[in-house]
Amino acid sequence: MFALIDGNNFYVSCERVFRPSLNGVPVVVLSNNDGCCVARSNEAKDLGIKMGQPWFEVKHLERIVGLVGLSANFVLYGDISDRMMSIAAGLGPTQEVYSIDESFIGMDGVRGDLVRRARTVRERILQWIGIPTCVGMAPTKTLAKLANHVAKTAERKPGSYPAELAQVCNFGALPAAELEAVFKATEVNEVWGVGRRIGRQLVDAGVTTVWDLANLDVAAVRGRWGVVLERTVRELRGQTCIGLDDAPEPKQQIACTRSFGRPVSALAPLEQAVSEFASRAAEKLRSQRGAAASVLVFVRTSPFRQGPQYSRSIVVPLRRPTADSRLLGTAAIDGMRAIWREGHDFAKAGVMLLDLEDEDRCQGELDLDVQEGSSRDTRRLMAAVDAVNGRFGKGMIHVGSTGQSGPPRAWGMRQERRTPQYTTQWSDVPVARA
DNA sequence: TCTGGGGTCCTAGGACCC
DNA sequence: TCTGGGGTCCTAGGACCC
Repeated sequence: MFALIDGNNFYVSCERVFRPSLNGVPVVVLSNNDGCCVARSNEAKDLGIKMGQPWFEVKHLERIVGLVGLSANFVLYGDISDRMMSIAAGLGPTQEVYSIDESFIGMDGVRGDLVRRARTVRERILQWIGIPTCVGMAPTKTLAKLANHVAKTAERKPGSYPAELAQVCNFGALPAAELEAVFKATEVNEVWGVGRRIGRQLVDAGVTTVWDLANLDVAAVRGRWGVVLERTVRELRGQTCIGLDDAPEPKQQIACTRSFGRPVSALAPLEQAVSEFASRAAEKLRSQRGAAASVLVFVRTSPFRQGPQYSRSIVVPLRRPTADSRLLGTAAIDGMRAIWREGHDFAKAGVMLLDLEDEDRCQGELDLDVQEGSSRDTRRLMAAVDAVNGRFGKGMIHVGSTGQSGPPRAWGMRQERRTPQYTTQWSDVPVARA
């Protein structure tokens, strides 16, 4: 048995904790550069605003209906997420934190009334943190996701599903006839693992509801769509194919990519950008005690603009695996010099660290390298950088690879919102509900 | 004018080997 | 003249997720 608990309209709910005046108002939280809507309040959803919709397309609603667009504050959301997850863990013996706003809970061995238990946990999260949540429970993860969808939709759109399924929905306690009715009332593209493309193909084949999908022949599904969708179908029938991942492996690749606030064509600001991207990626790398053996750099024009498009990437191999910001930054700059071309308006660039290894496995080699300084000194320097940035905010200092480091504004990107005071004052004392 | 960022998994096809 | 077939590894690209 699995539970899926997630925060409703999570980023918007986080903002409302500190600005209660936003309750009842249509609110969206915007991505980097205030580009797209990445979270919407119920009121904003009711206005027809889509996930990922460009802000310029809906900005006029500010004047007309009082829509509020907020720049994202990911440091804040991360802190609130941590607290929410630790309370959610009380639901059952094992937990997989699946994303910033949702976690699966393994419910095996939990006795008693599961719905009551889930209601208690979500009440606690609402009272202590101020975040409204929904819980779905079922014998497989795919079904738990679906139950969670039902719990949210029953609350947001009364009449769509039986009212008693709102907020907490346990498929395991539902009679077969009711479960069938729910499956038949739910569109196939709501299923976890059915995206835009496969959803369209399914509908074209006459498979429009969850009920239709669950009753397809598994061999036929495998033949036409592959093993991934086959697993989904089996999970919809209650057969566990996807287990709980409560001890995730270290990441296999680490990326830092950004769109620019305005087009950039010159080489120098692009070098500076990828140098900082490499530095940020290296921080993440060190936090999982890893080392990268190669660096991928890419740059591209905007696919939304007319005119000649240019998009290139290059993989720069390193002499040996490292987590040193300076070496990774130098490699990123080398890569950018190799792929940059004169005369283009670039819209985005990025750095990805690839072929990651465990730090300890390359330690011996590093120690032999006198040219690049001892690995102990390097590690102390990097630890100091990480400590300062942890204390005063991400990107506060950054080890240069070009000797001409400057503020990120030089390449036209709006600064991310930071709340260092908030993170340092944030203790284990529960916050009163706003 | 203005269009996010960071991941995972699977598959097909080419290179290479025996 | 006539030139196999199977296995493995790697990579690029597609699809999905939030």
